This record gives sequence, structure tokens and C-alpha cells, in this order.
Amino acid sequence: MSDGRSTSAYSGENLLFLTDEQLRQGIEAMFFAYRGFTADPDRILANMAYGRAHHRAIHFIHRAPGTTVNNLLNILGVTKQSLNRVLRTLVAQGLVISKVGKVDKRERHLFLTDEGSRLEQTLSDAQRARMRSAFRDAGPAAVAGFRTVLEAMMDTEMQRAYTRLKETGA
Amino acid sequence: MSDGRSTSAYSGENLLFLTDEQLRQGIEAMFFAYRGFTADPDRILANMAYGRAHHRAIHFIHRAPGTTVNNLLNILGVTKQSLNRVLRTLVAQGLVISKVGKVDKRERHLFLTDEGSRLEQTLSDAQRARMRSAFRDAGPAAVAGFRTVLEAMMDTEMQRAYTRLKETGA
DNA sequence: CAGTATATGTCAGTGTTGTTGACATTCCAA
DNA sequence: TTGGAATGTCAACAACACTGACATATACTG
Repeated sequence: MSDGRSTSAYSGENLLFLTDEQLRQGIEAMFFAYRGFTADPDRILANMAYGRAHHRAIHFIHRAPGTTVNNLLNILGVTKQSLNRVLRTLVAQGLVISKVGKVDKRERHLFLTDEGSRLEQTLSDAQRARMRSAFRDAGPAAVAGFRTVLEAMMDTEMQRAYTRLKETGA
Repeated sequence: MSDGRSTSAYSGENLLFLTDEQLRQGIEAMFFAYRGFTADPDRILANMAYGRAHHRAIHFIHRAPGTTVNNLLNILGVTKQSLNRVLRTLVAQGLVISKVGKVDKRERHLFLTDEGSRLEQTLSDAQRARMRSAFRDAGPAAVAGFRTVLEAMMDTEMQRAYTRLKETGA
């Protein structure tokens, strides 16, 4: 049920792209590409006291300024304790400020400071540069396919979160 | 230099797919999709004493039976101490055996035991199922684009490793 | 053969990121 | 006013990565 081409290969149409061999290549491509994807920001952050978790928090705070902790929690998919550790250091270092909500004072709204924005800029410039180069090499048709497959690969809740973000930005 | 559509949008041709907004969507898609990508094996492994690192080792040993430790080290991109911790437990639990090399006795060649193969099967079945469903939903053209972009996103050494593996399997 | 290089394994320490569990505070809403 | 939601904090722990140092066996080279 998983060696060779058991999955497909008959059925008249061209379903060769569903061969187990093709699927495995897709899996390995995903593994190697994700390493490249995170390599540049990781390199930058290695010299500071921050890591990938800080990058993610900064990215989504930049993306949706004023977002609440709970909101961020759902997007990032980690526990509040885990996120809180990260946020605490970012606030302590003056990269993020957390303001008590006006309508609901239990909520904390998160914003980047100028220094936080500068770091965000540096990190996303590096990541965008790689993405841009990959997109340019691959061409628009490949990029469209890339995004179609990625969206199909997400969990449904993540797909919703992603779509919401996408619409927010356009 | 990074807000709006500074990157492209003129130049006559359709370079809209290189807009900063598009790049950011690509970045976020990668982030969410990778979570889906690892979710199923992670869930399975959570109930055992193993984690993602064990999965990776098992995958590539299955992929290239008899591979050496050094080889695996380069593919996985971790330190030997890190890999060794994982291999030690896998060997101790009887999922992997390590044989002294015949031509070079310094080398250890790694193989999955029957039990190791069973676990590999379980894990990759789960991962392949998701990949298959994503591929089927997206269609062959999108899949081709997906792989093109991923390859362009890898570091050059990883691209080489990936290509080598790809050719080994076909 | 002597010396150097390679492949592997191991010990000890450290850092980041994730997890549970427990508990306090604040505040909205029924 | 009471219950529950949102947030924060403390403590303990585990997985997985890192560095540095050292040991052993083997292979290669002059």
C-alpha cells in the first residue's frame, strides 16, 4: 500500500503526479525548502538573544498591529505560556509594547516600537529576498501552483486564519 | 523599500506575483503549510518516546539503506552530537541497526529493522495521505509549480542533496 | 613505521522553544 | 453578585538544537 506506484498510474488520465515516488519527492522538497526558508532570519537572530519564535511574534504583530494576545495565540498555535515568555522578553527589550484594551481592559493590544519595526524590517527583507528570487526563477505559473498546493496542505483552521490574513492585506 | 508594491508592478510585463504583498502571502503560506505538513507524524510520535528528529532520521535511513552516519549528518544538517542522541535511542529500541563498514571499518552503515520499517510506514503513510490529498486537490500543473518554487528556495547544497536523492529514487 | 586525518561516539554544559499544572488578577455579563 | 473569560506568572520538565573537549579505531601518507 505504499511502495512503487500503487497509488495511481492507471485510470487513463495522467495521474503520475500522485505516485508514491512523487509524493515522497514532494515531502523531501518541503523539508529542504523549509530549511532554506528559515535560514536567513535564523542567521540574523543567532547573534541576538532571539530565536524563531520571536521572529514569528514580530511578524504577526507587524502584520496586524493592535492584535490581542489571544489572537496571536491562535495564529501561532502555541500555548499562552510559551508565547508569554517570548512577549515578555520583547516587551522588556523595548521591541513591543502592550496596551490595555479600551473597550475590554482584560485584553492587551500589541504593537511594535520603532526598534521592533526596524528588526521586523531586517528579518523580512532577508526572507523576502529569498522568496523573491525563488518566485522570479520559477515564474508566475509555478508561483500560483505553489500557493495552491500549500493552501491545500494546511489544516482547515489554519486555512481560515491564512485566508483572513490574506484578505486583510490586499 | 518594502511596503506597498515597490518591488515590481511596472515594467510592462505581468510581474504582479513579485509584489511585496504577494511575497508576504507566500511566506505566510509556507509557515502555515509546514505546520500541516508535520502535524500528522507529530501526533503519532507524541504518544511514543520519539519526536520529529527521530522521524527525519528514520525517513532518510529508509530512503537510503546502508547510509553512513556522516552522510545522514550532511542531509539533516545537524551536529553529530545531536544526531547521535537520536540514533542511540533508535538503536537501543531496536528500530535501527548500525553495521561496521566492510571496505572502511570506521564507517557505520545504518539500516531499519522490521520494527523500524513498520514505524516508518506508519509515519510516512500519514504524511503521504495529506500530501496526496493536497496534490489531488491542486492538480498536476500546480504540483509542478509547487516543486519548482520549493527547489528554487533551497540552499544550493541542499538542492544538490535533494537532486541526488531524487535521482536515487526514480 | 610515524604522523596525520577521518569517522564515529560520548560527556558535560547551555539555550530556545515547546509542554502541563497551578494559581492570581481583572473585568464583563447574566 | 457570582461565574466565566482573558491575561499573566511561577515552576517543572522535555525535545532538540548548539559548543567544546576528549576517546577510539581506522585509514592514508610520507
